[in-house]
Amino acid sequence: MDMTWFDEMEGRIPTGGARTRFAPSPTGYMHVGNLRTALYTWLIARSLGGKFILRIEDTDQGRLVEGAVDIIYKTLRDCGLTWDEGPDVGGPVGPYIQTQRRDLYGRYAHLLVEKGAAYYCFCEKAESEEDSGDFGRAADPCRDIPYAVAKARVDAGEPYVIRQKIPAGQTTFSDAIYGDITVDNADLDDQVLLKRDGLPTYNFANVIDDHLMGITHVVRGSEYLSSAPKYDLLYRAFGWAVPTYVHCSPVMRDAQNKMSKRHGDPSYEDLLAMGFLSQAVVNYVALLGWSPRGEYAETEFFTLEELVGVFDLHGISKSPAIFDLEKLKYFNAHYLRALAPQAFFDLARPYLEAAVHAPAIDLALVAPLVQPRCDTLLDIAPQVDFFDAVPEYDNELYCHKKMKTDQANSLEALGWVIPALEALPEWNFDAIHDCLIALAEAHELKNGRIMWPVRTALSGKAVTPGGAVELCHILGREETLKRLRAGVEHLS
RNA sequence: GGCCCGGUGGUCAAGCGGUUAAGACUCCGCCCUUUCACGGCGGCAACACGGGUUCGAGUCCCGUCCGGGUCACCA
Repeated sequence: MDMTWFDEMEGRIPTGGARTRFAPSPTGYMHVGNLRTALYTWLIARSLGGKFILRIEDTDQGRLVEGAVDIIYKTLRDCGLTWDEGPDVGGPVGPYIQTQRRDLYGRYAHLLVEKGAAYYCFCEKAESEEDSGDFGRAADPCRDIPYAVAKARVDAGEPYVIRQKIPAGQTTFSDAIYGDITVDNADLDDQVLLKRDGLPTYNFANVIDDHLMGITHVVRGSEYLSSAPKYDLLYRAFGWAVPTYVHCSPVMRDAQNKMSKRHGDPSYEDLLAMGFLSQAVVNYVALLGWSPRGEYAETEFFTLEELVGVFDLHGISKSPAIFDLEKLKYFNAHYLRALAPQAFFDLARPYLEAAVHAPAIDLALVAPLVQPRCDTLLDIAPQVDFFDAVPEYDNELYCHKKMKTDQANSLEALGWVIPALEALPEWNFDAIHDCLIALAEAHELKNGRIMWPVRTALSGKAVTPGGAVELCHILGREETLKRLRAGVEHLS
């Protein structure tokens, strides 16, 4: 075999700093678990001053989904997970799409056969589940076909797959999270490396690509923990340096099931549609399975940049974590509140416009009222529905024990308020506020005795964003007086 | 079933042989207050179980139980 290609490939491998890769399969949406893996992978690279590479693993042609790669780009960009090399930006070790690297895998697979660490297998592809055609545990008869004989059959055009030849003995590999793990090689099977169609299996393509791309930290889900020893054997058979493995436990929907689209669990895109902010999702997800050590052990709010500074892969947890929407809401509420008023207004505007149609309402005045009262952007609409029209309500609403209000004294209070507000020279927050407070003082009453009936008549709701003064101000004098009079009517 | 991994409040989690076993979410109470929310204060609530090792064990060892992963020409 002409080996100049090998030297050429090996010669291109980057050396130096840390290099990590996120290698999703383009299936159409981003799982929360995937996003977390991407985040940790990115964080390892950035915290070490290294490179983050994006590679698309599309060897399963049957599962390709149109537009899926764009969703990956968008999600990563949204979250701030910038990549240094990838299909769109290129890089020194491309191409970054597996199907475009097809012949590479074949060459390495054949090389492995020559090295005696793999063999050609001519067994029929099994049709049924039971007869998988997979002998495993070194029982495949093809394993012992002399190389020259097998090679002749291959050259003659006979269909084949290439299988890894697991040696006898034990294999110990090391994982940054789980430590050293030793397995008996008898428990490992001669997995297929190159499929009948010439494409590599995931396990093989991964090893080849990670090596050729100079990946130093292989970050992936813990479901690959059991195939890690086979990876190790592959690296060793090629004589390559073994990367640092970082296996991450899964994100669960409950104690026994992973989060999954199939169970109706939200993907990243779904969370955005549910009114969550990507910074909140990133912050929450970062802490779902990882925690900072030392002086930051009690800190929970981190920007991406701050995470880069404190991230340490040793803080990654071994056990699975259950995704808790309530806690995500807490983070989201925090980020929503932390927004500058204008920034919040920009975000909230579409939701406000969809809920409030009365042209006289200044949404810029409504926004700051709902800002501290939202867990998600979807919480806006139900709070502001009364601006368009007062809903049906019961006079019981006027009765509030703590405010010491009942229907009779509410009617009385509204009777005082209406002329006072009619006479107000200026219609602004302070003027309205002082006017109503003065009214309470004049009658030697608690503020609530005046405020509660007013707010009730204006909104018809027990709970509103903002109190009586805010509502008067936003509704405007005309609408305020109209609703107040309607309240009097309602109570009479 | 074999092999591998895991197991601290309902949830996320500190803890690395000696702590009154942190903190956060949720829930409850109180304060603030023109409702609610925000904010502040306080409270409920945990080392799966059994054996060792040790002066001393959530922390180390063994077993049990429970949970997960994996055993594809999917990734």
